Amino acid sequence: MLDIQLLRNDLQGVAGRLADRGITLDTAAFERLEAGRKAVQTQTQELQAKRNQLSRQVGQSKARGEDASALMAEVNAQADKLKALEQELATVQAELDGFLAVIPNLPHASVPVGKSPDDNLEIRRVGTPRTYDFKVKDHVDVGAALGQLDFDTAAKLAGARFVVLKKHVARLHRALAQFMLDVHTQEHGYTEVYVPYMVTAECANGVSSLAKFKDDLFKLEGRDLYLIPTAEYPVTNFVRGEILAGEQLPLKFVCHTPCFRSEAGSYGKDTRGMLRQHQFDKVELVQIAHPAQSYDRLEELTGHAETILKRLELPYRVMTLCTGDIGFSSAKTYDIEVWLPGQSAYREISSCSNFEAFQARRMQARFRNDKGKPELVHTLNGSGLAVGRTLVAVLENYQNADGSVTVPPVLRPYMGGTDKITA
RNA sequence: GGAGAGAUGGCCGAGCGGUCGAAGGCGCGCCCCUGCUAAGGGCGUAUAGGACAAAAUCCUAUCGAGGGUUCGAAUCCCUCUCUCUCCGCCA
Repeated sequence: MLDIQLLRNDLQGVAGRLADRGITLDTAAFERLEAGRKAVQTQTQELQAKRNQLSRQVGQSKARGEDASALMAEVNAQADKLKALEQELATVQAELDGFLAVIPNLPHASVPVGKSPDDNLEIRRVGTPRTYDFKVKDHVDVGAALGQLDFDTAAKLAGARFVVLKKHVARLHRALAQFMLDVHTQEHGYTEVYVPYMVTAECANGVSSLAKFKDDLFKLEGRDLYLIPTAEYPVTNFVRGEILAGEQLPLKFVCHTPCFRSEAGSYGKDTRGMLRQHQFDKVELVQIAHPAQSYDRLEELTGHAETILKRLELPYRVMTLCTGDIGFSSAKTYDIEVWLPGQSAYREISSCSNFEAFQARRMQARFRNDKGKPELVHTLNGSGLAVGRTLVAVLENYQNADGSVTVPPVLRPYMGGTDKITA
C-alpha cells in the first residue's frame, strides 16, 4: 500500500510514476474521496469532542449530587447526527482504503521504463549454453524416456498441471531442495524456517492485494484460509504488527515449501511439462531490512540465488524488469532466467524483489530507528530457487545422447554418490 | 469433542461504569548527586489520524477483533479469534 500522505502531497507526481507502469490513477476520484473524508471527519470529530465534554460534565454533576438530565438531553439531541456521521466516515474511509488497496507500488528510479517483458533489461549473462551433438529433448521427453516423470498418473489424481516424480528424478528433486537450503543457511546466513502452507486473508493482504489477486489463489472451502502461492506469504508475515529493535535487522529467512497457484488466466500457456504447475516446490529467501540498506540487500539476495545456478553450472541471465512488467507490490525486481535447451530459451527461475515499505505498511511491520521512533521496515524476497524449474533445467541441460542424465557434481552427495540417472 | 481461565503500553502488571491513554514496577532517554565499575534523586518515555502554512497547541480514535447497551465503556452484554489448564481422542 502506498503512503496516503504521498498522494495528498504529490498526487500528480504519484500519477506520473504510476503511468510508467501503465496505470492510470484516477486523481479526480481520489481528490473527491479526500475532500469528502476531510469534511466528514472534521465534523465527526467536533461532535465527538462535544459529546465527550458533555459526558464528563454529567459525571461531575452527578458526583456533586446534582440533576444532570439537562446535560444528558443535550447529548441525546445530537446522538442521531453523530451516529450518522460516524457511519458516513466509516464508509468514506473504506472507499479510500479500497482505492489505495489496488494501487501498485511505485517503481524505483533505477527501474527502466517500459511496457512489456520485451522492455526488460538484461544486465548480465553467466555461463555458456552447452552444445549438443545430438537432437536435444525437452524435460518432458527426457523424463518420459527415463520413466520417472509421469504426467498421466498426475492427471488421474488431480487433473492438468500436476506431475508425479519417481525414483531418481524424485530424489533429484529432493536433492535440489536440500542443496539450496544448505547453501543458504550455511553460507549465506539465512535462518531456516518451516511454516504453515495455508494463511489467513489478513496475511495475503499483507504481502499482496487479495482484492486484486484472489483468483490466483486456492481458497479452502468454508474457511478463511488460502493455500500459499509462495513462502513469501507466511514468512514475510512473521513481522506483521511487530516493532523490531533496529539491531535485529536484517532478518534473513529461507523456507522450502510447496506453492499452490490456480494459474487462472494462463490457459494455453506453458501447458506442456512442469514449467507451470498448480503445485510446485520453491526455496524462498526473505529479508526484512533497514530502509537505508534495502537496495544493497536486493543485490546481495539476487547474488545468493545466482550462487545456486553457478554451483549447478547452469547458464543463466539476470534481467531488470521494466516498469510495465514488475509485480504489484514491487519497487524493483530482478528476474533470473535459466537456459533451457529444450526450448532454446532463457526462462524465469527466480524473481528477486525489493518491496520497500509497500508490504510493511500493509502489515504495520516496523522497527525502532535511531530516534527511538517506529519506522516501517523494507521487505525483500526472491526464489532461491524454484525447485521444479531447477529440476527441469537440470534434466534438459545435463541430458546425454543415450537418454541418461548426468547428476551435477554438487548434487552427488545428496544422491548417494550417483553420478548419472538412467532408466 | 467436553470443562474452565485468560488476552491491557517495549516488557511485567493494576484497574472491573465517569476526572483512565490508562496506577506501580522494569527497561530506555536526558539531567543532578556521588572520587570511582555500587547506589540515589528529578524529569521524560505509546500509536495512528485530523485541524493549522508550520511550530506550539488543540481535537479524535485505539486496553485481542467486531458488534451492542449507556449521557459516558479497558470496565457490562453478544459474536469471533487466539493463548493457557484439565479430561477425551489422535498422526
